[in-house]
Amino acid sequence: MKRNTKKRKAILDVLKQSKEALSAADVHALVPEIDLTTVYRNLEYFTSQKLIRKLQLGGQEARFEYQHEPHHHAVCRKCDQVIHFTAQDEKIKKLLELEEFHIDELEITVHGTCDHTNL
Amino acid sequence: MKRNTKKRKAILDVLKQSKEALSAADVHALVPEIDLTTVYRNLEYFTSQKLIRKLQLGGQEARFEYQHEPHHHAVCRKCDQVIHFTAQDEKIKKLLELEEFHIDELEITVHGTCDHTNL
DNA sequence: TGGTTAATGCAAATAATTGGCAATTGCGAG
DNA sequence: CTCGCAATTGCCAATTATTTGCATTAACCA
Repeated sequence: MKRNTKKRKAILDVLKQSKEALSAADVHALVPEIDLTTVYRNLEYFTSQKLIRKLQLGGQEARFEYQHEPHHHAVCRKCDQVIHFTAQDEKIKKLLELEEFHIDELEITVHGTCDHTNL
Repeated sequence: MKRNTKKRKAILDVLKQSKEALSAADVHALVPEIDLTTVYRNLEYFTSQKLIRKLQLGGQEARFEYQHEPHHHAVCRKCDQVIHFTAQDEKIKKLLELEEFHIDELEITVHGTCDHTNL
């Protein structure tokens, strides 16, 4: 039986309020009173519950973000900034010539340069 | 000035001949006479030269694959198999509502279940 | 209120990757 | 063809990210 602890809630709140995806270390820095191990455990837990998404966006560490609305990620290879964007997912799914595979989740990552840093 | 060593070539050959993306450890297992550190260094080198692609497909370790033709990845969450597929990239790029970003590379990862293991 | 059981903290273990440095080797100059 | 220097490699230790074991604490239902 799962329990509703205040630490668990605090970790989820941190992600809810963050604009960007955070690493476990980031979360721990924001709530230092919660042990890093506990942060990891809860991040995995929330991921399994699909309350948050776990992302591997380049760096070596995983990052986690609260599921506000579904969206995709554009990673700027110059400034490493991650931009969120939406797309017509259903239309795209149809364009994918994918046989013998059932798509649960469309996750698009594009790499390029954002105009800001594009000198 | 870069040099053409036989170990460097051996590492690239391993990737060229592999159907799947390999981790550094995988490569090292296939050419055990080459030190793992050297494997890492060359994989990074080839990646910077865009001869291979570095992927983070879920697991904790990076995987590398030779750039045969451009393609995308479908990861089965049941059997962890990675299926390659192609798509009409230009059409999809237009569907992405991406402002202020120049797409160099479209990289689509879909998560779902492949029919084989879909009991 | 109390007990059971999940959740937490702490320390130590793994796993993946990186860095330092001395020994080796490729390759162009002579 | 040989020499010499810089690139490359191996080995070992250091980081970094994440996980595991276990004793302690705290949630939640009877």
